[in-house]
Amino acid sequence: MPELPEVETTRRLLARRLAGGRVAGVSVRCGALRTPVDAEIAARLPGARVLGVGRRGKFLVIETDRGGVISHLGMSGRWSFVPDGCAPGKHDHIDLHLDGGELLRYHDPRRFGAFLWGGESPSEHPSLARLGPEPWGEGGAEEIGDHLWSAARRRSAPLRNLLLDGEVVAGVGNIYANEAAHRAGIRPQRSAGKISRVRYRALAAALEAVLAEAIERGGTTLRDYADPEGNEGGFGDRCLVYGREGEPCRGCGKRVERIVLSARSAFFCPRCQR
DNA sequence: CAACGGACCTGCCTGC
DNA sequence: TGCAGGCAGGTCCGTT
Repeated sequence: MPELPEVETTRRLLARRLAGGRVAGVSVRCGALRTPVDAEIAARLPGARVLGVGRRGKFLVIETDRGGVISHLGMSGRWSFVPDGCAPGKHDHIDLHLDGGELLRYHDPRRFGAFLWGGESPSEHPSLARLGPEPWGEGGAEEIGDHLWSAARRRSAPLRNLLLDGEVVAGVGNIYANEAAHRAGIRPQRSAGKISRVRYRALAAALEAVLAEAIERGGTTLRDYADPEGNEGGFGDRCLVYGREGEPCRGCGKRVERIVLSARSAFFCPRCQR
């Protein structure tokens, strides 16, 4: 489900409502996420004051005066603010009891998410330490474009796969990888190592633009994503290729095609993308 | 190294 | 109506 824009939308709401408050308690009803919920969390988090909420790629980092907690939403994870006493439903695995008497509840049907203790320096946690740069840097699209181009040397895998590799660039998932390739006029199946530096710069600019627009609209809801206040993302109808197999390209009218790369769908317009 | 398939889970949609 | 099969926003591991 959630890629960078959905995670960033979640981060902003969590930051707004958690910062400065305390976590009074933690209830873990089902700790069997993709990696088991860290026991350290229930031991250390109660009583902690929240300093802020950060994000690295698709990972959220709740920073407290006792250390950081890392949350990943996997494919179907979601945090929601609910009133205290609200009965947990199916797949409501974790509750954080907030000092204002509210609950922050984690729901995740597929249980591909993660909830990990990040300690004093969460950025050194194994799940964050090896992540590539965020898709935009201080040097702008040119710098990220050059970085992608360097990372692509001697790589024959499809461009779409390069973009999904979190060690190359953090936070890009299947929707936005496909959308960025479309905007840049590059086919997702093109061998990453055979694309010019100039085209990588255009791709990086497209990536930055599509992510910024998606964040502005609160992300994309394909089926079940919602932010912590229950709002769905509004970017879905801005997608130009993702999920649009057989529908006309909004640029040229040619039918959008779907292919499978490494067992995951990729979408492109055969006329606009080469 | 890089690339690929499979594993981890549940739910929803389609077609028979 | 039921059931099988395919598909889904993401990582991580083992094998070639």
